[in-house]
Amino acid sequence: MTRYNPQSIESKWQKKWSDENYYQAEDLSKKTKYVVLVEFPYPSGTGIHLGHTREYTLGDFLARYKRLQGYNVLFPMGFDAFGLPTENYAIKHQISPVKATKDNMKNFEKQMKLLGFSLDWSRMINTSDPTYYRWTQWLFLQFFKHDMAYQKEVSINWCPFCKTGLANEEVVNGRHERCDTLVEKKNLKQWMLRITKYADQLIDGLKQVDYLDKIADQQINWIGRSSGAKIKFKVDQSDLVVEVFTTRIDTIYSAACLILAPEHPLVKQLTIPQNRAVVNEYIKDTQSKSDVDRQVDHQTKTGHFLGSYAINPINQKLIPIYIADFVLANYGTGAVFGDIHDQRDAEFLKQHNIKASVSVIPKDKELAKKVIDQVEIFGQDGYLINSDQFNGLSSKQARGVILEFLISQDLAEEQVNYRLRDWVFSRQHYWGEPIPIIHCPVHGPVAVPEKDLPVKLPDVSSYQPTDDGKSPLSKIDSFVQTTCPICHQPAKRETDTMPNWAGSSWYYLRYFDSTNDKNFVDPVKLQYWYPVDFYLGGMEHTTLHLLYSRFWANFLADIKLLPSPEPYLVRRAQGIVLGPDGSKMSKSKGNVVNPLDILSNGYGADSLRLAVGFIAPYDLTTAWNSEILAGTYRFLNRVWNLINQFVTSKANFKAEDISSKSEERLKIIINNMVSQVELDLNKLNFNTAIASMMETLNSLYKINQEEINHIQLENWQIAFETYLIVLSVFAPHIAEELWQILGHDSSIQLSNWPTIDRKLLIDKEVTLIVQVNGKLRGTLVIKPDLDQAQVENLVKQEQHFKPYLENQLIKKTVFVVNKLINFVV
RNA sequence: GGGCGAGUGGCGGAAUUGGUAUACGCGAUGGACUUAAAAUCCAUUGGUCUUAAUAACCUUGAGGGUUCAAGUCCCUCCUCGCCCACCA
Repeated sequence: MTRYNPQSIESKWQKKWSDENYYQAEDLSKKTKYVVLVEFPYPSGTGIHLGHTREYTLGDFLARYKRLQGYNVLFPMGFDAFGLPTENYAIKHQISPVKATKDNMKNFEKQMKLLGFSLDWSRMINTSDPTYYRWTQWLFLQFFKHDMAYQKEVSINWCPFCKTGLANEEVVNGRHERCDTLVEKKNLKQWMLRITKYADQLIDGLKQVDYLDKIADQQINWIGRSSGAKIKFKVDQSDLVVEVFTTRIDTIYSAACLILAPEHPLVKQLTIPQNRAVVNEYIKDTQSKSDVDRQVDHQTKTGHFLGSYAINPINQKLIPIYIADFVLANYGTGAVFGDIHDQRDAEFLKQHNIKASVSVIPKDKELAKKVIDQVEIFGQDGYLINSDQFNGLSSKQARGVILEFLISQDLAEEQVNYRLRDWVFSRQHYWGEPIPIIHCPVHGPVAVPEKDLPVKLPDVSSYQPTDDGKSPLSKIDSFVQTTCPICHQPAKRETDTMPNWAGSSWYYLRYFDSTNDKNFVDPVKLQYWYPVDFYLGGMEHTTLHLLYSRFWANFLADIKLLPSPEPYLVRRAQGIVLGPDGSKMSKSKGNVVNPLDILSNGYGADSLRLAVGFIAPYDLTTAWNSEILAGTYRFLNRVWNLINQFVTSKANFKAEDISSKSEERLKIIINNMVSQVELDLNKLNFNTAIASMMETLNSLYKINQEEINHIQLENWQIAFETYLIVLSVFAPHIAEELWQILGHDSSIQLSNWPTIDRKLLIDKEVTLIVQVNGKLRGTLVIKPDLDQAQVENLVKQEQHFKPYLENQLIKKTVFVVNKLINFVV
């Protein structure tokens, strides 16, 4: 008998799968389609890591399972090649990003094949290829033509290390999420996409899809819809009006001042001459601070009195107007009323000695007293006091009534605000899609005509970013100088490029028709494949890529380029694989585990695949543990030995004493396994699916040892075949090899998922739990579906239970069919 | 500060959603095979408890409650993780 040698088996089958295009999905097939999407990687120089391995392995389990079930499965792969990581890698290694991308892509493809992923490589895409980004540019122009892309001078987040502007979503704790550099503010004219126009649809659309709750919640929170009111505060002795957004109009009687953001456009006019110097100083001060500096000290609320007063529209009281940097210019109206019922406002009032009164108190009397005495800040809903005719109303009631009252006098309107901002779509970098716009002195920004797409990235020797906020493309005259498509007069090309999120916002569509040069995707193929049935990715993309690509799909559906607005029917997120020490893998910590090292250590891809599936539930963040790998290897070895032993002893094998009981037992074991694995796979419980395969193997060993002579050869054969088909989802190489060893010429992958015999699932006998006073006193093996009286009789006859029940008064008996009987004595 | 989630053996983790807690794997211990080791196979493995049972009691972060029955439901508290955060 040969030893289990994963290396030779795996390379043999990988070559065959690749040569014979096993995983090429068929366009417009009569079979039902099923699209399994996993996030495509940046083709970084370091190659595939354990995180990719987990994500793609889980996707592969599903793809193989669905294929066996008879679906026409599309499981595609490509490369998200534009963006800073590739550019930084190319700069560091002094090669062109084009070459770096090409080399790295090859390496990735090779590595993914080594792991046995059933990917359709015929549809491979590369977002940095002109034949691809031509359509990214074309899609951008659709945004432009529908007034969804516009230019605006904005104070943007600027990464001084990467020398580029960033979207809000890319700034984490005031730092660039990629390089961890402190982000600065910079005023630049930028291209923006109107994602805010889709804020409501992006929230509402979540109802039509099946996303993990925490993913949907996170998107909803990120969009941050809050309903409230916009209130007009007239300025005393002036025609000016300051508008204020609030969700707590019920606290308006507590308004003790108005507070404007330093950037608020009315600040100048509201500042009286004698305060001008200090106020200007303060504004200058805040502008020089980064967001992080501004947030360093949440306790100290700096600010200045401007000198003017506003009139509270509800009671005509005069209240002073301040500026303070804790008020955000780009949320709501950039102004708030300061009141005692908001933690931050209350701190500001206290620190600037502004007198305030309480207008909402809790029901609890003791707590109410504390609130009135201003010992405690009360920020929740309660009941109104000091509020004229509104006294006694609940906060909720008051919000309706007060708003209506102010609306009737044209002093307020209903308003919904969003935390979401428009998407800053310009980057000042070389390695991205050029924005296909020409600036004409007469016609302004003009779309590049479709026939001139793609606007190709010029070949250059230096693509280092610049400090001045201009793209390196601006230095290349031959690129910049062009003519206006309308008037043919000299004009200049846009030199900003798109963010790395552009290509990935629609990449899944290109898989449906990856080589089309007439259209971004053929409508007929689109109709067949769209939308994606299952999408697996990282939690970290929830408010970036996932939100962006939903936005694109929503827009494209609106202009009839897509059949429906939601691109992904199901979204799940896999957990992160940490280093063996339980912290994030990083080179500096030296705790990086490389999947290819595992392969070359002799374990093989099948063991590794099982290990990443078995180690924990798929969505749990977990530390890598190489002992799991030893276990899954041992398991495969046991499968190998059992089946090989069967095959080699086949010739001399004689079932001497065939017993239908044994044969049925074998059938039941296999049947139960199929049923269990199927249930688990449908719920993505890969770890327990693998566990039940292991459990079944243990049973097979046992029955092989004890009852081998009672079972016919064919029935062993059938049992092993069924076992291998299920195993092929997880460990395809060894399954193929053993399938062949069992005597098959064709691939195991052309098999069908085993059908479950429902009759066999019904137990011939059940183990009943016998409790006395809720305590387990033993079990009883009985025929199924016996009623309470029959079971009671059986229990009373049993010697074992006598001591518990004799001389006891049974007060009550609880009975659950086929499950349990409980005597309360 | 807000939102979401978690806490089960020496370890990774199971538990059909209220019905035998600790499946499966790792590790450990003992045995078989071997000159020996590795590999493999067999057995044991939550605690009181060193041996035995169809024995008893205890055990799912802590405390209380509901129930015939709680890892699972409710209340209070503790700890940890993730996401967001001066968003009015």
